[in-house]
Amino acid sequence: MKSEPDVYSIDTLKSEGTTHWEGVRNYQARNFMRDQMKIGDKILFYHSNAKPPGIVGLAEVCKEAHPDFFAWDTQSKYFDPKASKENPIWQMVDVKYVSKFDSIVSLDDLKGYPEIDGMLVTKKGSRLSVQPVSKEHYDFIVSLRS
DNA sequence: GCCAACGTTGGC
DNA sequence: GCCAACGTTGGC
Repeated sequence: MKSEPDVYSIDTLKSEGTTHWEGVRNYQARNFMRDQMKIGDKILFYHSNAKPPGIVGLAEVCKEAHPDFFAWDTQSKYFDPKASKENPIWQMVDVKYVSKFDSIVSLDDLKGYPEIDGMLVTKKGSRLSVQPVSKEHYDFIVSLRS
């Protein structure tokens, strides 16, 4: 899962413990949260628009997809006039802090490992803010920092 | 259903 | 700040 650290960083999650993952406004990313993410599933926490961008720690799903109520909050930056309580359109999962890496696994690093060749986040134009990660790729990245 | 215009993401 | 790579919108 990608987050801009200026908006929501791994440190914020560490201090808060859990959070709603609101604001996903892309159908593919929503479907992935809704259809795939189960309680206990591990998450690679990625800082986008960061210097450098990369994976900074781990989280896990602590609540499965439920309506993203920020979508019908007119005061929210994630407000969507098409959404309502009756027709939420958007969903979010809740995530729980697991750990912060001692050092970032930067995007540049990621591109250099043949073990994770083809991982979505390393591909050009891969803009999805929620992306599936294979167990093999996940395990490899965790092994780099433990 | 096509596609041009526009908006967003996110690395660089 | 630039711009490639999408995704969305809306006229036709």
